[in-house]
Amino acid sequence: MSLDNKESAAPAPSDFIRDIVAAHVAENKYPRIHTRFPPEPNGYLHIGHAKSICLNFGIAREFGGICNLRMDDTNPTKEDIEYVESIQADVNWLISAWADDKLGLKPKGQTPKAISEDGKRDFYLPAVTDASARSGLEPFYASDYFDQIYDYAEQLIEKGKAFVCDLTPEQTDEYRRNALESPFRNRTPEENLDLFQRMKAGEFPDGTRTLRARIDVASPNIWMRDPLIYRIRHAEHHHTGNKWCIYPMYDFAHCLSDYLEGITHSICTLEFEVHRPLYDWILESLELPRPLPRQYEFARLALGYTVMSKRKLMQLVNENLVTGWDDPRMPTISGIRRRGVTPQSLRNFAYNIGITKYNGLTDVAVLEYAIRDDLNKRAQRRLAVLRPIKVTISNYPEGKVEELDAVNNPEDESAGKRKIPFSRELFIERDDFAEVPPPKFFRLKPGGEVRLKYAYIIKCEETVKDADGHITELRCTADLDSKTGGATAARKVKGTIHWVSAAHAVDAEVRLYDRLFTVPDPGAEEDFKSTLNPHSLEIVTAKCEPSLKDAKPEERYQFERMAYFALDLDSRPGKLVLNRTITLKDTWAKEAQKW
RNA sequence: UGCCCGAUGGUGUAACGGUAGCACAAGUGACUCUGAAUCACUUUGUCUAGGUUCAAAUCCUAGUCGGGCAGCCA
Repeated sequence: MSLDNKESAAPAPSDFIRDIVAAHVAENKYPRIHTRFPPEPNGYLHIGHAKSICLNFGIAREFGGICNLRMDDTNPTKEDIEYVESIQADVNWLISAWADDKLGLKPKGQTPKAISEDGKRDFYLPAVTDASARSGLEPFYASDYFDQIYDYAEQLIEKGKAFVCDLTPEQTDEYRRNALESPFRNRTPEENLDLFQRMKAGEFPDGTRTLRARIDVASPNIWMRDPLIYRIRHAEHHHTGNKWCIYPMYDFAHCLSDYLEGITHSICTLEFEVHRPLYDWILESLELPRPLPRQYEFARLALGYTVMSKRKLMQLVNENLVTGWDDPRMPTISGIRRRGVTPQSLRNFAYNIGITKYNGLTDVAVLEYAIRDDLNKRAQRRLAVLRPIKVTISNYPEGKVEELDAVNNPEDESAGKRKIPFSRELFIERDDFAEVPPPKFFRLKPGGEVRLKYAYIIKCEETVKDADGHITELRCTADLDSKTGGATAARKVKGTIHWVSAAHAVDAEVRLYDRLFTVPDPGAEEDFKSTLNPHSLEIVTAKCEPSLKDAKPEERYQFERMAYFALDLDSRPGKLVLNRTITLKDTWAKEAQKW
């Protein structure tokens, strides 16, 4: 219950975009603030998208607005329904219980309605935010506006602001580079209209003609040099099927999609900055009656020890370097989710890194901190031994079993207690014993004492070795009065370690994930794949306390002194599979490295 | 090369002409039946050079460095 307090109690974030929005609210510039999150369904969403989602939905949340989810699907050759579905799932997961009431959708199948103001032709598609009617709703699709966008293109032609160009792709490129006017630039509106309609009718093959905006071929900004706004693509579209063989370019479709949905603040990343004059030119040239959306740009997220480009992520998937888009090592939202990270910690992370126009490289430690901070408050504590070594308590009766009390979450008293069985034969962590202990080693060593969490203080009397000299077992004695609550329980022993009763332990496949790459900026490498971390996944069979048999998918666990874990979707009754979300901070590892 | 954008501790950010602050990281200590968490303390910064001003991280000029764009991708 208190988990969300931090989020709601935190001061509202402040950044240059929110400052602008706040000013617009103060001057009543718009009836309502309306943002949008417009992914292209050509890949899975990653943590960089999460930053954008948190920004756009955050603004809607803070300023009483709406944020539309829109598929920016104007290129049928790269997009797929699989991505549409994953995007919806990821967005819903990330905003759940936070901004799901701000999510703008539309009734299934609905397209913009023609409206008329002052006799001007206009279209509008309002958003619905009713979460209870979610089943009858769907995201917005730019492809749902193809009719309207086509109409706008004809209007541009009629105004003499667009023309059909017959130049080849290579010629177009050359003309634009050299600031030359297309020889087809001065065709009449009638001829352009005729040719454009015949493009639509499918009379011409791919690449033979385009529709171009008629702006200024000498502009210093390449995107104003008569940019293409429609191209021919005889291809089936995942949402519109075979209805179209011409498709609008991003620049033409995006600003108009924003307009049709009544978007007020169109927030995108820095690389679109140079497109903004074109965004404005299109909307202004059409002389649209309603308030125009404006574009604002911020720096995309770059995160240490990972790659973020869809192309590179796609490569990892296609070349089987990971198990899929949702591999827990991937920076995708689905991978992060599978790893066990909560949406809350992702949101906290997004809040912590801020919004600027500076292209930096964010330290993964910031993400890791957000994850630990959230899981520390949330996770049920459990005892589990990842790399077991056997311990026999020689002065503890054979066959005796005690049920000891264990605290479920010291950060949250309401999480209660549970019982864990103790017996003569146990497992402890191999790393918790050292035959030749380094300095400041507070754990078990020959002749040394250590506290077993919730149980007794034990002393190592003898090590048992196999023929190769490897330690196979530790013979210990327990101070039988030192049990929690006992006569000598208050004795100060420097170390406390976790353990599991051998006879009661349940096995679990535990997947120990580490960062995918070995360098802070793999994307800057000649070959990013050469920097993959060969130890990014280690699988062990852990010995777990019996209560873990009932582990639940939605629950988070901390194996005390080790790490946070979550059930993997491969887990089945009788076959536990757990993912290590993130290790606990390990100060000892740093100390031990000095030796 | 042209155009656009940016630059504050190790990293990410705040300060909107008036005491350079926060978070992470790092370090020291306290506490500890998790070497976690928590608590206290500490180290480290305004790209450079001019100018405006009583006063500049902030405004102006030039430079340096970094990023982006120059797909019939988005």
